[in-house]
Amino acid sequence: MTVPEKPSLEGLEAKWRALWEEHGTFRFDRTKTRDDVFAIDTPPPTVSGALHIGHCESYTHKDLIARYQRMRGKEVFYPMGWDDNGLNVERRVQLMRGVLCDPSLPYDPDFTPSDPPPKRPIPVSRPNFMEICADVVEMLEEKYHELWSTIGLSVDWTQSYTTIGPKATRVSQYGFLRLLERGLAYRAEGPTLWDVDMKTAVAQAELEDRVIPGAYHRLVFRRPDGSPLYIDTTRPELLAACVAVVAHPDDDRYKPLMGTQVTTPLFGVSVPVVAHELADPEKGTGIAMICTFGDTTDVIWWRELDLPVRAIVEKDGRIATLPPPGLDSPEGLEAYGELAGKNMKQAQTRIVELLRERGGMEGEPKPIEHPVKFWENGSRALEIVTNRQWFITYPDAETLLEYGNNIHWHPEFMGVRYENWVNGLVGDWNITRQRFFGVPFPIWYPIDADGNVRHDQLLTARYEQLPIDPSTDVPDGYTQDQRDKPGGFTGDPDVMDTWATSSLTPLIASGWPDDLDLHGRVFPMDMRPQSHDIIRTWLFYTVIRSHYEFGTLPWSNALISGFVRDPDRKKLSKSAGNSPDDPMAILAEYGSDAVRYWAAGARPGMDLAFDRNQFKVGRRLATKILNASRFALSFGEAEGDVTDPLDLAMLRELGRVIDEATTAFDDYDYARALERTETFFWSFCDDYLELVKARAYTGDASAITALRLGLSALLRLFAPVMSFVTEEVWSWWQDGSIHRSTWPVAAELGASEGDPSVLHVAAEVLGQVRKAKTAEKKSLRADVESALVRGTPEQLAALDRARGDVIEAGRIADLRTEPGDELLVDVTLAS
RNA sequence: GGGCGUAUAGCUCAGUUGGCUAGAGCGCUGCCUUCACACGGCAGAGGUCACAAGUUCGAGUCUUGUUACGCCCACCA
Repeated sequence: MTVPEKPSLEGLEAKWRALWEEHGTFRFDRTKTRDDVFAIDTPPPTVSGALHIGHCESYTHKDLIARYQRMRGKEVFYPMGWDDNGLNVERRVQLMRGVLCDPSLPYDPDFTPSDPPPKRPIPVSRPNFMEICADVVEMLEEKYHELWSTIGLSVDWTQSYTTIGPKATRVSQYGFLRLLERGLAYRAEGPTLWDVDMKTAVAQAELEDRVIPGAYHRLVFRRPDGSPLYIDTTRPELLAACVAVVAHPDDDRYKPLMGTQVTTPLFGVSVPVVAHELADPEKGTGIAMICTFGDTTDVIWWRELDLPVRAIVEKDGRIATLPPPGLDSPEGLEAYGELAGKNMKQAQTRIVELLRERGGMEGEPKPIEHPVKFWENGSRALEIVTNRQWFITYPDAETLLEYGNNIHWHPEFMGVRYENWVNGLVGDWNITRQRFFGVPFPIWYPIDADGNVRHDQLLTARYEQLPIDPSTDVPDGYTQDQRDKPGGFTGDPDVMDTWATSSLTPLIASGWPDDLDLHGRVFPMDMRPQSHDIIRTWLFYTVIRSHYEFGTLPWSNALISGFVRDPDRKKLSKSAGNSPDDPMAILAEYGSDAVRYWAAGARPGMDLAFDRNQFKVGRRLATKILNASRFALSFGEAEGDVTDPLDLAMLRELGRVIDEATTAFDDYDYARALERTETFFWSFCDDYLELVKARAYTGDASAITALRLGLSALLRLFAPVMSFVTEEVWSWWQDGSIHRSTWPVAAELGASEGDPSVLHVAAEVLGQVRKAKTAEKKSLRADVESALVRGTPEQLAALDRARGDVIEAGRIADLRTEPGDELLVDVTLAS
């Protein structure tokens, strides 16, 4: 334990990460009980690409709280997860390895992806695809781990979990079966939002609107009397799927038509005219065609008006080969034949030609811009197809809103997002994905003697069997050779939505249901940190799952981070082409503490600008901590209490800072805690150290003890943010890790009687003396012949108590005072 | 269309129940070197607190409206 001659920031990250790991500094002590634990439901980052500086920011926020709570005496349960299942990984693997999954292919044990990947992806079997995914994921996770330890996340790495591994699969399947048992999960056929490129269903939470160009086409329907009825549509290609036309019940123009039948152009199909509130008299001609299904409004009309289905869109996004029921005229069939098999774009082009030729369209298409639903990661507008899907029932809105009210949101206004979402819910939660790299449903179906799959008869796995894969495992009472045979069975082909698994992170991490001992020590958890864009998914779904399993909130606090933005206020992202350097390069250049410092400047929920300047400032602070500490410790130790008024003043002031920082941290306001600490620290260096050093050089016990008391508290105040440099300094003169030391309290400084004005006045006088020297272009070490201080009696009294230190620090030969209204110093420099 | 948030020096941001002669850091300008730190120290210049009304003895701070930007939600014919 020695203070180095030339302290340096170089290499601190590598040194301390290794030592923390070696000493198990952040290892969770599972003998602790719930009351002594602070449990964090860490967001498992999606393992599908490269981490950027925005991740560093938000994960640092979580770590600030973790380190603070640990120093407050809590045993912090801080696991790390990897979200490595789902579509994002599949797409990533497709790009990186040039393969795509074709479940119809047999497993090829000798297949290895070519490097570099081929331009056109090679189809591989599902087991091959899974292997490659697992491989890529492992590689990416190692890179993530490297970054997280470099930035100093105080995670207990022995508690890591994934969302695709056997443990997560078991918990997901177990949770699913428990819901199924209680009727809270169910299977239903119905209209499903469908991405035609990825060929999978998507949930409401994954939608986004994009405004794209379209055009109104004015179609000519025929009224019963043969006169034209004009209907505007942006999707003429769905005309064959038209099951009715709809107008507002109060719309006088169309009231006479209600209940009658009109005829579609081109196909000559007779459809009813119906009334519904959602029909907007202002839009188009005020009457709309209802197709199964063009958009979500169609779904509402279809459901509420009890209309038939005339589906024509296939899952590959093409017009079905066979015409829908009800389309049977020879001309209609002929026209339909022109469209069958075409994609939407081709079909639209063709049908417009046909309509034109046959007088089914009035005028030219009128270009417009309109919002259309996309899957958030998709490139083509969603279609709606009918399909069999698994759903989880939502609890009623009142229950959900009450949970939302009971979460402590940081910042508070983020709770509104949750409310908005709950109030806008439609239908139930579709958890089915027609994909491969995910958690399979633990379900098989019997096949009857005629070869029909009996979807109405579930064969469920037993809890003890989990995890299972129905495509390789066999249900009780059957043998492998009965798979996909009449009289045999078949596995459910789909996998769960990734959210169906990640909504269980507090349970996966806590060991449920196999390690109920651990679970009881950490659940419900204390903090869910995450960004605001996934309140409607991750946060919301986690609340639901916890409600169904335990009837409680999964955690009490939600810490919401903002985004990192580039200087133009754009969201930082690789795809936008404005992503700055690789975070590892930034960490190497400025040091981890500097990046942590920058991150800590963003209050919860606020966006943060990517600003190299702040990295520099953080780096400077780290250096200053190093040097000031070295200086403060250079006077050695001394026997004796703090008695000097200036020292007491400094400690008293520091005590106030401790109180403020503690209050702020308790409220998750790490930014304020840092700001107060930092402000005090600079004045500690610039004023107090300057004032006290002469006395300290003489071995004055009060000065030396105060310096060490102050430094100890300051280092601990900085420790959550400046984790590496404070640990380094701590190791010079203290035992154990600073991160396992006790958060400071004002009382430990023993300066409750101190008078801060002594320090303030002394600093102000010293400041004015410096100013005079600067004005004269003299060195700050220049001698002062005389200084005359004017001030109020209180100020002069305060100055008197620090007189010796002021004289030494200012090199003042003759310090005199006289009464005045405000503090003013006349300085005469020695010639 | 509904909602939330933000708007303070060139830049990044503080400003907690209304008292501010509006602050910090960076940047800029000038000065001081190496006795903790030049990855340093001291100082200086720099602001109609987005705009407009209102409440008040007093408004950056409260109310209302407007504008700009960001985000969330929305039934998109």
